Amino acid sequence: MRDVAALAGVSLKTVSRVVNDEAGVSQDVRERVAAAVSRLDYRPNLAASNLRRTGARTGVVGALVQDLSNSFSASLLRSLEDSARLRGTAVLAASLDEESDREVELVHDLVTRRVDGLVLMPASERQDYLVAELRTDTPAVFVDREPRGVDADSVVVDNRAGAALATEHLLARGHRRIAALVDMESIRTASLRHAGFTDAYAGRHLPPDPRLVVTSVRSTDEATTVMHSLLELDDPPTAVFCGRNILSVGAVRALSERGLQHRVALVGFDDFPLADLLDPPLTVIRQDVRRIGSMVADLLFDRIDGNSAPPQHIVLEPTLVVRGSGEIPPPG
Amino acid sequence: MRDVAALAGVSLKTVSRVVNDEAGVSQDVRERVAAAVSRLDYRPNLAASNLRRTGARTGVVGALVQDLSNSFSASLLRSLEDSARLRGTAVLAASLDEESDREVELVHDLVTRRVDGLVLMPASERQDYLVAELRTDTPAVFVDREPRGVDADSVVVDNRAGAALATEHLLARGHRRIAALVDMESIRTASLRHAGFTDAYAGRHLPPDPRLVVTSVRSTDEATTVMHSLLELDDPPTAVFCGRNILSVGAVRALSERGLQHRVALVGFDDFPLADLLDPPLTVIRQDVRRIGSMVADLLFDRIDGNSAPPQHIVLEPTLVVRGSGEIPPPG
DNA sequence: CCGCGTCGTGACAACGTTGTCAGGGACATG
DNA sequence: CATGTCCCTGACAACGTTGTCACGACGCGG
Repeated sequence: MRDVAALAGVSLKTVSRVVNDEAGVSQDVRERVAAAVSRLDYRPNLAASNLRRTGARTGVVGALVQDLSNSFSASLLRSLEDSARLRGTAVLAASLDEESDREVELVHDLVTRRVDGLVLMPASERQDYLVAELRTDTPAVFVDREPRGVDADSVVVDNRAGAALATEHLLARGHRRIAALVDMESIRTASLRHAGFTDAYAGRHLPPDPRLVVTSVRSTDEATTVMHSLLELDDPPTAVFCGRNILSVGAVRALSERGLQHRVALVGFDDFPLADLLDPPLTVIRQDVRRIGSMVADLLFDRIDGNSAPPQHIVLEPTLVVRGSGEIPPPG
Repeated sequence: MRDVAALAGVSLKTVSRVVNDEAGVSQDVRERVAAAVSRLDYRPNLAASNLRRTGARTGVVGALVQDLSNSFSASLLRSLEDSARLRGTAVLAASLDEESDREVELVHDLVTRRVDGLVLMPASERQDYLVAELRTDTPAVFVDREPRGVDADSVVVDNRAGAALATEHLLARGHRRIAALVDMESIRTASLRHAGFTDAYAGRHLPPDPRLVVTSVRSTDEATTVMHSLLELDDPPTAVFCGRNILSVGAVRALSERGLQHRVALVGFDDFPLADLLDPPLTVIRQDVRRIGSMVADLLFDRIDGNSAPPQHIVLEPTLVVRGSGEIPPPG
């Protein structure tokens, strides 16, 4: 900047004025400075500018998701990115892999980096630690999972109702032996989906078979293994509800390996690319990811703009997408 | 920091020393400062610190990819993130959607933000503009597509050889009427894959049917449409080569809609999740995305650490993954 | 008891900006 | 011609941090 000022024969402050498009600079000075700027390829130092300006913004928001390479997280991030771009904001993204230590660490890091806001798909069970972090008044919006131990905006789907919808869909077709594969109970979405499964049985005054309900299924491969062992029972399930997209994939794989994909019904929670091209096409509970992303962005930027109303907790209803796998009738 | 110094009864500089773990501070002063830091919940201002330090790093790298929600870009980003995390670096990610204007704009933005390095999957045909940007000596590493008009490290797969491999696989099984669906010729990877397709025919001294070669296929939906029209020809293709994962999906959809998925052979470029669960499972050319990501990271951080050797251009060989769709014989 | 090196500490300037305020010139008014 | 007003411009301090250097206390050998 000093060089630009020297070249244009003006003071530092005048360069600053031109660069920031402030009023009160004569036309010819403005042009001289602009010429010097482009000749020297000058770039303002954002860090210094933020330092000086009072309450300036860094133009960066942080997004902590479950796993960047998972289609749900990736789509969410993409949707967030689009909204952020419109506001001249960039997105720092990181994966948590359900590790709450990493969450605490990364949140701390992002707050220290002075991000303007935080989008959080928490891995931890409680986020009490956030109270201290957010004293720096960095707004945070939760997505996919509601906050606990701290109050903040959130956008989630009604996981319990969605799981119940899926299960009822199978019950209505006459299935009585329905297996359920869900992730660790400590993950809020997983336990809610488990609860929804139970709700649907309760709604018909029927008891689920506890041996068919497997929790703590963490990966696609585990889902495959679990599904194989369920199918080897003397009295195997005639249908299966999968609590997460990667588990549906694992279950489908096990069914295919046994040639049972047209015999055992399956409804999965979360849609994913190509679910409609599987054989049979997969019936799923779908969340509108792009809508979730844009609502999250709206809430977040509203906070960044200073809105300090009480936190909002938005709950979206997921929908059942009927494609074939969930409509396979029970044998006999 | 001033408050911390006051509370601990020391000078600013001493607080700085403790925070940065510098030598030359007595044990009890160190403890007093540490106590004050945690009591006041003090966070060093990274921006100010970077401003003062000579040649300091922001601990952020930028990654510009094609589309964050595309599984290839997402996996690449994830792999990059893992490497970056080990180096205490965060990743700013953005999607280009093949728009070169956006690329120029975002690169400028990232350089202005003083990122430590840049990972670029370029949308533009030439990157001459980078020469000016990189005068600020921000290192850049190209991925998936080699640089043109500027010299920089790159990691790509041998697109031409991969496409030839796919095509030859079909030719070897007796197919003579092979369709090819590729993206815009202006995208380097697309034109190379197209060239590979031609190479394979040339290798057998056979001419491809130009009516079966469709370029500028941009989306899954377009691929579906194109595939349908090809199948309606009097002399339809008996096999198809798809130049990109999303095009394979579109082609599979068209084949499924016509019940031809077991009659027409298909080999796609780029693997994707669930390709093995389709009916029939998809034969593809696979790039090792995680390996690419980690090589890119290694090159980039090496540059950030000051290596100024001539740029390296790493070319990885893709592999053919045989799963079924590519082994369907021609009729008769 | 003196000189010297070592160790812990602090004062000060500087990083690249911008907010504040004051100065000087042009012009209009009385 | 004195005075007031407006417009443009620049000097200076400050944002939060760290590199440099200097200072005083201490211990040691002569």
